[in-house]
Amino acid sequence: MTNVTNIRDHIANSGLKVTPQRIAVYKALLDIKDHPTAEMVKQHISRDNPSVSLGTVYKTLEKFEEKNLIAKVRTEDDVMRYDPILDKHHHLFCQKTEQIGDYYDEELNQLLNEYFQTKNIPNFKIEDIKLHIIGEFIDK
Amino acid sequence: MTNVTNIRDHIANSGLKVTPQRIAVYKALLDIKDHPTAEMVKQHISRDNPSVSLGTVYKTLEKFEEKNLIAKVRTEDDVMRYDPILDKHHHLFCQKTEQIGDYYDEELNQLLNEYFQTKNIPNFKIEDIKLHIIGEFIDK
DNA sequence: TTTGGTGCAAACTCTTTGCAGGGTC
DNA sequence: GACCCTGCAAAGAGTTTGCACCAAA
Repeated sequence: MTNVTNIRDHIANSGLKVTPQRIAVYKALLDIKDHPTAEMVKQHISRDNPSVSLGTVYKTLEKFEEKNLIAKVRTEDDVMRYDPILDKHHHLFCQKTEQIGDYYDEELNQLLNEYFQTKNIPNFKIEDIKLHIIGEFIDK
Repeated sequence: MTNVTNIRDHIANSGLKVTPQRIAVYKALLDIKDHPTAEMVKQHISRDNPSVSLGTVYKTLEKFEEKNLIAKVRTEDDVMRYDPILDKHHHLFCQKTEQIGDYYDEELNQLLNEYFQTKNIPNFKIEDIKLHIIGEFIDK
């Protein structure tokens, strides 16, 4: 899915026009992996596309989210970060490096589902549960 | 703990000077309950203390967090919200009203602890786990 | 009296918007 | 050719900062 043809299709299928900027932004999200900020996307892109403006990056990310190609990730500090992965997953937040990792765990999801099927929260209808797992990455 | 004498002590014990503004801010957090924004705190306060500036509210909240009297809560949109409750708890996010509720569940905490004692995440040391429970409040 | 807090306004950061020109389908 | 997208710069929201004055300990 990292190859350009697939990205083109991916964007086109969502009903958006395919432009070099959009391909570059999407590719950057996949390349960087660490849930980049808009600024990081612009930096990454600017090697090959120096003229892409930050405004366009924002607009593009906005459009992508609107079309469900990507998701926003809110962090403890004040910048929005973006995630090209839409499968249900949780996030690992490193307190030291600001790095954000993905955490997939179907067993855990199921455990939580079961838990909240019996124990239910008064006056609240659950749509989704996201774990914020806070700690730090260790070089093993 | 909502009475002023206790608030005075609470602030004083943290090493901060006790001022009318600080008492008002702390009281506002307890009164409003719904994890208010700085702006909401100012609104709430301004009934009795019309001259308190928004800047001071921010500085006060900042100091409080620094001294661990309150915690910041980050939401899906772009404003910081503040929480005077420091006991371990999770948050209920209402998609419709932006309301944020508290969710205490010691059984759940224990379940998660046990789960992550056996299943461990490669290269990551867990410090804390916060659930973001997303959905909506229902008038029963 | 000393130290730290307040109020105000200006500055800052991140993000959004308006608009004229240009590219995609 | 119609429509949508881009780049730029200006505006906007939320938050922080600098500084002179003032209040708490």
